[in-house]
Amino acid sequence: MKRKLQINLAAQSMFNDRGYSATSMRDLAKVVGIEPASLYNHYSSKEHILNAICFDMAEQFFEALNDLPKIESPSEELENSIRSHIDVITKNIDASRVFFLEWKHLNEPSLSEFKQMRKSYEAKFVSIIKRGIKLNEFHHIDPKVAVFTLLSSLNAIYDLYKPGRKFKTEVIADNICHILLSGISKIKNK
Amino acid sequence: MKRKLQINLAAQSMFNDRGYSATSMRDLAKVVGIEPASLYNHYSSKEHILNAICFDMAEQFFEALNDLPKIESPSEELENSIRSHIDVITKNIDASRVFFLEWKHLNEPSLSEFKQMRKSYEAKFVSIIKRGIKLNEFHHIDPKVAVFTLLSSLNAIYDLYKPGRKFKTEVIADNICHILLSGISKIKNK
DNA sequence: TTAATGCACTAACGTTCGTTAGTAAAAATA
DNA sequence: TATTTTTACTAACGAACGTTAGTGCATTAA
Repeated sequence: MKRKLQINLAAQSMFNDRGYSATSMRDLAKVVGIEPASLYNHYSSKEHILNAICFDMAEQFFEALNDLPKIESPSEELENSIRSHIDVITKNIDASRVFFLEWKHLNEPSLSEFKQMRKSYEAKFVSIIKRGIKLNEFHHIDPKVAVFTLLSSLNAIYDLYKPGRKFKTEVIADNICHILLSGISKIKNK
Repeated sequence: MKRKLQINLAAQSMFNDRGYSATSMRDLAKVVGIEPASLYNHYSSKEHILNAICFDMAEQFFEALNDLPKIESPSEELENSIRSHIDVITKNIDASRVFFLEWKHLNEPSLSEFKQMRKSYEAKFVSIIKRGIKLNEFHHIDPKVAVFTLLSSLNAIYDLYKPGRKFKTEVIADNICHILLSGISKIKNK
């Protein structure tokens, strides 16, 4: 089972660097240190590797969110959710990038299943924001726009965290939380 | 010259939908309605098409930023810059996606040149934020983290704007500006 | 009107792709 | 110890890839 993990990790890194389509099974095999045909003893196809990476990450995002304590204040609940999300990303920096960008190379029926999972994950955030607006804790923004803004901005983590690793995880998390929750400017906007 | 534009536009859409590597010259030719070999009467290679798309977009982003009036208040300058950026994206929804995601398939020396341009574009935002912090208009956030958060969140526009086209450009722009500048929460965070 | 250019075509090249078949050695199981 | 399973290998398959060569027609320039 060590080989399978090895292949998975190498694929994470390579799918992320070059993209799924630009990564060949021959390249992957070379990095792992085996012959291309040997990969098929562990995964039945290239797409199954992508499948494993994407759905593993989906599971992790969901679990992290579900493990959070129930909290009344939407503000705090949102912060917890954002931090949980950031936590999963920073602990799976390559895989989460694949999850975000390469999922479109999945085939049916996995593709539909994946889209469905993403949708319900986003829905959890949307409902927090809706509640926050109702309770007058949040500004009157469009919940969907807010969630998309929020989730995509978290992709920034990759650029900040991976290349030079100049930033500490907590610093990034604190800053992003602050920007999204309190904004950049102190001055009343609009 | 009409054919060349036609090819360029089809490539924008296809590179965006399937990714650069997963788009074949044969597929592209089929969409344009000509034979694969005929593409080479207009572009000397597949990569030259990607080149054209990426550098055209870079130019547009730069021009839009440079055309902005000089303004003292960093808050206003930042808002103008964000809106200019959003404007360029919404007017080139496919191309800007290619610009953001597929540039890594460029080869040297274009790749280095491209990275350099992105860097100096980001630097413009960083300097606005630094100035805002110095003038006490902005919170004490890390300028680089702020810029990356900001720019990546603008990718959200694609997901919101393209698929169903349910949102109006201005609504999206207003909401994103608001979130980034004033934050989501009204309650003091941290 | 003639020459030059632009743009499409057919045909094919060498390469790389994901994957399979068949085999042998090593590891796990009985 | 005997047997089954796992995992690696070599070799090769057909398909798809980016691209080139060579040709002819249509438009433009002289």
